[in-house]
Formats: sequence, structure tokens, C-alpha cells
Amino acid sequence: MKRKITLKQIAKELDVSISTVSKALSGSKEISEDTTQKIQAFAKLYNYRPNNIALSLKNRKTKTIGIIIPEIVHHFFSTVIRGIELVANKRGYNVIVGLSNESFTKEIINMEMLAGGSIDGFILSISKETLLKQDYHHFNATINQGMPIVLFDRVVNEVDCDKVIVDDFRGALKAVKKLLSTGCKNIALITTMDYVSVGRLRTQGYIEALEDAKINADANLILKIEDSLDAEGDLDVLENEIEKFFKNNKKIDGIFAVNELYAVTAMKVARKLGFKIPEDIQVIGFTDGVLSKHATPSLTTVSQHGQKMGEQAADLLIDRLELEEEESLDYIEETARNEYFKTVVIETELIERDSTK
Amino acid sequence: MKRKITLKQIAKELDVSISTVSKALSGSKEISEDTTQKIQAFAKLYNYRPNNIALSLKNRKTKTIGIIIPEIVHHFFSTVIRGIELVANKRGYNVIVGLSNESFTKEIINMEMLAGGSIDGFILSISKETLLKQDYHHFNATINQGMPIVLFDRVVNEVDCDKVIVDDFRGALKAVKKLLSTGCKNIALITTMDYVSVGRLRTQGYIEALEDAKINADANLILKIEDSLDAEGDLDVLENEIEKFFKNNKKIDGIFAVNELYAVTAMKVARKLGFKIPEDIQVIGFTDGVLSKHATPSLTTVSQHGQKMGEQAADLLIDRLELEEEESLDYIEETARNEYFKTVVIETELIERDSTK
DNA sequence: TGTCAACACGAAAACGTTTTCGCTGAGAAT
DNA sequence: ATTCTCAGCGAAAACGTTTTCGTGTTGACA
Repeated sequence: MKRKITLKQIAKELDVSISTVSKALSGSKEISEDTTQKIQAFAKLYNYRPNNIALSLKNRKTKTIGIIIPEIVHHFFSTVIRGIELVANKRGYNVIVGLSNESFTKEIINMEMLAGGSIDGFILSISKETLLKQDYHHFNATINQGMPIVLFDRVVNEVDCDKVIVDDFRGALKAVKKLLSTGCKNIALITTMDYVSVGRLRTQGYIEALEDAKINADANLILKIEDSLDAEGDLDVLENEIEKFFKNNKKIDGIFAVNELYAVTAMKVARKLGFKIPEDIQVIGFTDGVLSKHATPSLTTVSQHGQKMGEQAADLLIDRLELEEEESLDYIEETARNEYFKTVVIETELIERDSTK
Repeated sequence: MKRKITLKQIAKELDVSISTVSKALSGSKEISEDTTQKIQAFAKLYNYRPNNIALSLKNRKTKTIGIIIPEIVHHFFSTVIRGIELVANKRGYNVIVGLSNESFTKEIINMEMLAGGSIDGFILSISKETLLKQDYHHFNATINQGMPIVLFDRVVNEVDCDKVIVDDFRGALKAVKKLLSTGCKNIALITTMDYVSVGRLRTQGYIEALEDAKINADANLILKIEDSLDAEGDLDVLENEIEKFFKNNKKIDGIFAVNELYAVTAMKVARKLGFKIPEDIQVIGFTDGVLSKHATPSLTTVSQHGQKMGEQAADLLIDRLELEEEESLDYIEETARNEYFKTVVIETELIERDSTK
């Protein structure tokens, strides 16, 4: 097991200088064809590869993107990563992931770990705890240190940076309008607590769709679930909660749920209570994951196009990184900063399956 | 937006040498208390953080682990990553992921990208295409360059390194024995093509369980699915295939599927054909993912404990990395190499749900 | 024969650290 | 007064690159 070979070793072995080796390998015409040949052959023989770390140090950039997401065992976030990785690799970047596990402190620790020179920029989605605390100083701090950030999905106005979001409001609107158009009169909403912005926006979409149809939103038809429940264990609790909800609201004929877990669980409970889907009750979920596709009946959902979000986020970040090379950010007037950052909105898509008519 | 502050800048600002700053910050008692105070205060004020890249270059290690997996939008692999990340972070390491996308060349490209100094060691699961080609030179090459590898799940004898696997054989055995013990007489197997080792092992477990019960495996009861089908689109094709299979084998009363997608799809088709689960047909899948848990009826599965696999793999790798610091690998006799590497076997667990009696 | 350009190559700086060693000055010991 | 000791600090090397700026050796040309 030999250590990786370096320019210095090649130089010594061939009795030339390091500079010569470096130039020969990069095909500089400063070096004679003879020596170039010799050096390149030798390098190939010993399978020479330049040391990325040394290059990073020299160039002051790592060609690596840091991703921080709340959770990786999650279909949506995985698709986003896939998207990021796709364009990052295509553009010559690597991807390094940190998991905040929905925790404020782990988010900070991870960011500090990566911000210490390991990466050129961040792509991240804010943890629930951070959203709850509304403490975003670490984001602004790293931005001020000159490291660009792209926020996706769970974004927040307090941070000035590029953002990629899905139109949660219109997605919900579309979904509920669909339910209305297929004859639903009493549409229930199953949602999370309000502090996650996306949940709030979806709720607004639900309400607006109803109002457009001259229906007053009935508070009894809105079920807010404690977040702790979607985690792992307490599936039973979730089911009981929903069952109680159904029993208190016998006239429900449509359900819009802000994620697919709530949606399929609702279907499960509904069937257990003797309802037929979609005949008696129609269901639409948000987030087109593996559950939606393979549930029985398969679930009509609002797709967020996670992969596309990831691709967009990566392009946005890399564009900025490579733009900064030429123009320094200092030129930008403080007042122009706001317009300087883009927010890309990915259109949602209603994927119709068998849980709706 | 100021660039990150360095030792040099602090030194200049405080009119001391770089060495003094470095020592003061690390609390060396070589430096007087006065200067130490002053320097530390200044550093804190300007939020100094040592540059990881420079440290990596100096120490010749990056404190980063490279992961390469075939696919990230996949419950099992995500849980493995979560496990790796968990112990990696706990032990002061970062995690950088590459996706091979089941492609041989992308696997190689990714490995070369990372092997160029970016990481200290690999944790990876082999892509299908690589398994098909049976070309493992790139693994052995990087190992020979002194970079340790830990293989998980999809492993192969030809590569000499630490491995973490699940006992696929016994997992399958347990599953089929369970079906037998609850009265199944004609148990079908739905599996993939043979070249993925885990599929082969699971098939062997199925066969052995039958033989133990003095039943001859019936080739007609084994359905081999083209891999391309589990990807994204062709869910219909998969369903048709399974439906045809059922119609050709009307006496089937039990199904063992080598992954949860096949299992839930089988359930779906069975129900469509009028069978009741688990009364008429019992079903067990492999891989305890989100589908199994939320299918109706919920699916009995063999859990692979992905997270535990990840944790073990990370521990194995980091142990080796930190061991190599002291003893050089050169001391190891060539003959001792074989016993030098560990293979950790994670026990499977049969999680009983509603698709079995 | 002397001058100059072109060619082929090397020296050194730089990126940001840590660490070894050497240096300086002041007080203690003789 | 002279030597010794030690505290407190700085210089420099090293990690592996790339790149700028020399520098020496040719050959051609006047």
C-alpha cells in the first residue's frame, strides 16, 4: 500500500523540477515534447491524480456544495438531493450532506463544521425547531462571511438569499378546486401545526378555494396534527385522531391532506369505517411520494417536483459561485441587494389517480 | 461581505507572528497569559475559525467519509445514510455522498472524484451494472492506494475489505418458515434477476425453507422480474406480470417477495383478483420501508435494519482510519490480510403485521 | 564574433495551518 | 561580573498545487 504519488515524487524520480512536472501534465507548451511525453507516461503509469485538497487550498474554492436537510429518510428530501447531485456533478461539483434532524443546534453545528472551508456554498431547508424559534442568525452570519446560501421548500423572509419554493398556496388551491369540481360539498383539511410555512400556505389555499366557491371554511373540518406523530412510532395515535375526526364530522365527502402520510392514513381509516373511495369520500394529498403511488386506491396528489427543485437550487448556487469569481459582491449596492436574489417558484402539478373521481 | 479571517491577518493586526497566534489559540503555555488573552479575544471578536482545507492538507486527512450508493430515493439506502451520518458526526467526521445511479461508469467517476484527496475512506454499496459486469478493479485499485473501503449490503468476495451485510439467507428462511407455520402450502417467490447477490441469497433461503418442510421448490412458483421495472414508470407492467403469474398458479396461498414493492404490488393484484389477505393469501416482503408500514393491510416484512448497518459501517471505517494512524498497514503480513478484514452480519428481524395470520 | 530571440526549464511565492527549533533578553545562580 | 536558565516569542518547514518570473543555453542573424 503506497501513498498517493505527488508531483514532488515524480519530479525527483525523473530528475526535473516540480514546476516542469506540473506544466508537462497540464500540457503546457513551455515544456519540450520529449520531457512532456516522459512525464505524462510516468504519471499515467503511477496513476497520478492531483490532490484536491491542495487545489482547494490554492484556488480558495472547494468545488463542493453543502446540503443541510432536516431528515433524509424522507422521499421528498431524497428527490431534492438527487436533483442537486445531478446538476452538481454535471457542473463538476461534489455534494456533502448534513442532517439537522429537525434540531436547531444540530443545524448550527453542521453548518459550522462545513463552513470552515469545506464547501463553497449551502443548499438547505430549515429545520422545524429553527422555524419555531424563528432564530435565523446563523444563516445571515454565514451569508455575511461571504458564503452563498440557497434555501428551498422551507424558506423564510428574514434571510436574504436565493430561494426555491413550490407554490404551496396554488397547489392546495388546485387540489381543493378539483375536489369541489367533482362534487364534494364538505371538504376536510388535515394539516400540521402552523409554524411550518408550507403548512400555513397550504391551509390558505384550502380556505381560498372554498371561499371562491362561496363556502365558508368550517373550523370543525380542519384537523391539526401534532408533528411528533408523523415521525416514526405513533401511527396508531394518528389513526385514532383521524377516526375521531371522522366520527365527529359524518358528512365529510372530501379530504385534502397536507402530506401523503396523512392522506393514506385517512384513506385507511375511512375504509375501515365503511366508506368507499372515491365513491363516498375523495382524497387528495400533498407531496407525490412512494406512498401515494402504491396505496390502494392510488392517491391523487399534488406533486412538488422535488428533483426539479434540487436541480434549480444547485444551478442557482453554482451560478452565483461562478459569478462571484469575476465581480466581487462589494460592487452591489446595499439597496440593490433585495432584487439581487432570485426566488424560483416551481409549479405544482396535480397528479390524478384513483382516490378522486 | 468580508472574506474569512486567517491567522495571518490576526497576526498582522496584533503585530505578533503567525506562530504566536496559532499557539495562543490552541492554549499553548508557551505564550504569556497577556498575549493569549488578547489574541483569543480578537479571534472571538472576528469569529475566527481554522480553515479545514489547510488542516486537511497539513494533516493529510480530511475527516470526511465518502459514501457511494446506487440510488438515494430509496428508503433502505436513506436509512443507511442516516446511520452513517449519525456515528460519523459523533466521531467528528463529515459525510459526502455520490450517487452511482446503478451505473458502472458513474460509480467509477464518482470514486475518482472523491479519491483525489477529498476523503479518508469509502462506504459503498455496489451498483447493479458493476455486479453484472463483475468488474471490481476500481475497488481494489483504491484500496491499494491506501484508501480503506467498507462495503455494505451488496458486497462481493472479490474485494478484500470490511463488510456489513444482512443475513439475507436466514431472513428469507425465517419469512418462508413463518408462512409455512401458518398453513401455507403453495408459497410463491417474487424475486429479481440473479446477479444481485442479495436476491440470490434470498432465493436460496426460500428454497431451503421449503426443503426443510419436505417440499420441492416448484419453478413455476418463482417469478423473476426484470430490474428495469422497479425503477419508476412501468408500474403497470409489473402489475400485469404479477397478474399473469397469479392466473397461471391458482393454488398460491403464500407469497414471499424480495422487496416491499413487489410485495405490495402483489397484494394489490391479489385483492383485485378477489383474494382476501391474509385469509386466502399471506404475503411477506423484504426490506421494512414506508410502504410496508402503510399498505393496507400492513405488510409483514423482514427488516434489514438499515440504520444499524450504516452505523456499523461507519464505525468499522473510522476504526480502521484511526488505527492506521499508529500502525502502518505495511506490518501486516500478506497472508494475514484475509483475517484482517471483518464482515459484520446484521441480524434480520421479522416484523409481523396484518398480511400474515 | 557579438547580439538577440526563442526555447526549455527551475526557483519561489502563495493558499492557511501546525510544529519544531532557534533566538533574545531578563533574572538567578555562581 | 559572568554564566546559566528559562520564559516568550519568531522563523521556517511542511502539506501539494499552480503560476509568475527569472535564467541559462541554443541557434540565427547581422
